[in-house]
Amino acid sequence: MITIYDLAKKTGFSSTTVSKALNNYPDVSQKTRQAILQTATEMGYLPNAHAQSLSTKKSWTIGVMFSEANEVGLKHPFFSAIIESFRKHAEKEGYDLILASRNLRSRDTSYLEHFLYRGVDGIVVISSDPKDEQVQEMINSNLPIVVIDMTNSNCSVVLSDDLSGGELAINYLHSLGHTKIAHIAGDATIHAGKERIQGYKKAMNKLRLPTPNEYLINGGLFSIEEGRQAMAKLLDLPDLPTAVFIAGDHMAIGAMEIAKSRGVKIPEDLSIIGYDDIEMASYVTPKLTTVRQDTDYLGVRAAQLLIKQMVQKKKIITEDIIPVQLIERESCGPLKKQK
Amino acid sequence: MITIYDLAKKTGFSSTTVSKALNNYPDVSQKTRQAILQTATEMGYLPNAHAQSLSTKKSWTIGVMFSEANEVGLKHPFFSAIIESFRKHAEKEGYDLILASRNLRSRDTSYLEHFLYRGVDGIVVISSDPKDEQVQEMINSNLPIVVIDMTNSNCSVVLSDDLSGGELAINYLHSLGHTKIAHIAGDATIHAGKERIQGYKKAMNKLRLPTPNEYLINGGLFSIEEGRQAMAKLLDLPDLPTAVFIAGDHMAIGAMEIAKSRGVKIPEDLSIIGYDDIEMASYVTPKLTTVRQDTDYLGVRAAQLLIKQMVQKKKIITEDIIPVQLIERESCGPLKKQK
DNA sequence: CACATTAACGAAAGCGCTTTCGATACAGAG
DNA sequence: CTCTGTATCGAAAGCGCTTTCGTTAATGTG
Repeated sequence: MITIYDLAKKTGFSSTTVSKALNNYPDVSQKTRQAILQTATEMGYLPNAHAQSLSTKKSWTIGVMFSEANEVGLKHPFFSAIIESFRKHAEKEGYDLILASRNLRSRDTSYLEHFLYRGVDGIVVISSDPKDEQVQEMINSNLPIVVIDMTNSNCSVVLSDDLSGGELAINYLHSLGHTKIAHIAGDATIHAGKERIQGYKKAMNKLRLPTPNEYLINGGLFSIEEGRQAMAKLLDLPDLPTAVFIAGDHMAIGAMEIAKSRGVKIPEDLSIIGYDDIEMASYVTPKLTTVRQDTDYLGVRAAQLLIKQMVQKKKIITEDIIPVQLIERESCGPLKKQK
Repeated sequence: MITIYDLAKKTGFSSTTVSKALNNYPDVSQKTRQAILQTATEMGYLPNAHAQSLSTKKSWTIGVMFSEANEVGLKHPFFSAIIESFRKHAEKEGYDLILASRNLRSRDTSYLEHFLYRGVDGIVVISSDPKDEQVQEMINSNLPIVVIDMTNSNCSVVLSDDLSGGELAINYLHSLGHTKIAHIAGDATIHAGKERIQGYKKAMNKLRLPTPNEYLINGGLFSIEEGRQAMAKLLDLPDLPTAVFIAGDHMAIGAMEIAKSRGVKIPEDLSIIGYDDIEMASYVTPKLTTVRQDTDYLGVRAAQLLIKQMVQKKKIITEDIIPVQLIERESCGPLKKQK
């Protein structure tokens, strides 16, 4: 490894001047700057991030944490899409992402401590669980932070406009003639779940449509399997709905599977609209009509917000609501004429 | 931030002794160790990773790089699954992952330089492109490295047994009675593409089945769209195959889409077997029969190999071939009786 | 020509930690 | 009682870099 001292020796200047030349300080002449830069590339000099961070107290890294509740981590298409977008934007600004865990070498600690140890400049967390203690702890620290997919009145959050998204879905279904509309919901302890339920209810009320309790089914944590179970429950009802709004694409896909297996045709017998617009939604049969979350924009928005806090060294408390969009495909159809 | 000097002052020992106590050196008495550890937790002491790395030349980080060829990065389900598995294993051993880019602050450099700058202890790269210069550069450096999904005779690689995978697919198809079997291949410049072609040919030859040129279609880089195009080409043939082995699930899904849209029934008219077993494979209609790559094991194996090199500070050149597995679902059926 | 500016550079301290090596004290050995 | 060995501790240098502040020389001003 070649250091600024090596450059100093080679060029005949002091390490101070070398450092300054490398960092564009004004008090070094053009000529010496050129000379130093030149031999730097000649000798293949690379700065040492650790030394730099130690000295400047800035590491140019951002810690990322996934809610571990759903145990899928990077594999979840929605999460990974957001992170990928976040990453691209953060990179442009010069930040690298570091994925840390709860355990520090053998000893286990909290995420916060781990990030503190790593000296990250900020944290991005993707979590839906508003009462995750790990997340709370980080929010209450004074590390710059942005959280995605949940609300919190103590930090910057960015999330989709799930209330409108719910309404959007219902209004669309209604525009197709449906009046008996059920909702397979995400757990109400989760913000996304709750908001979509609200959207459902709000739209239904505005349309003066009934929302019997049996039509509101808690699908839990958005998994395919839970979607299956929820749909099974729904299909056991004596009075079936003609359309159902499902709070997540994974659940919707599970639900469709069960529906089809029971001989109910989609969309002829039952219209289904999902939420998220994961890749798979375009390739199941029928193609899933859904409400798209703008993962790209969620990611860059989060990055912007975090970086802003880091540069102005000041916590920003805000809630960025990202619009969602209806994606019409094939899983919804007009209400069949009653015989 | 509280340092070992603070602990030293508080406990009355020197910073040296504090450091030793913290790091379990033998030459510090039980009593003082206890006292130091105690006040460390009392005062909320956390070590500073940068200082530690600077001093020890070990950062406990691993750099990860994705081939950028396919531009999907983390979003690709196959890649993200592997990384997730890698991550879990690496974490257990105390390593954090850092995702770096090609640009260092404004200036752009190579991945290698970026990782060198970051002082990672090792690199894991997931790339299919054997002639990616960035990857080559890293392999030729003396940073410990493991690469996933391609071969190289100069470093540790881990990849699926694609040759056997190809044979597996063909033999399965043959066992169903098929003899006219086509292959929509991945680009032969990519190892995975080439091996699967080899597997296809080898098995076909062994079975004494013909492999006309028209039956071997280059699907390119494994995308859904390329799958569509390849299948369209295939269906334009005068003499259609009754089964087709497709080198990737994404391509297979695109291919199925086109096939269905042209009225060819799967599996009645055409059997299709994919490769990878991404999540989506289980949820398209019909459910895709495929060859599963063991992403979990690919990940942990890569982690083990990399860590081994890091601890023994010695490059290991090896090729770890991970077995694949046939997953029977619904997209393959017995050969229809000829009329 | 005397003086105040400015430009260009370097010494040195400091960031938080590790690690070598020497110092001290006390035990037991002879 | 002297000597050797062991247990425990600390001084200090070093990791590679930044940044403050002082020094020197050159420039301009009147």
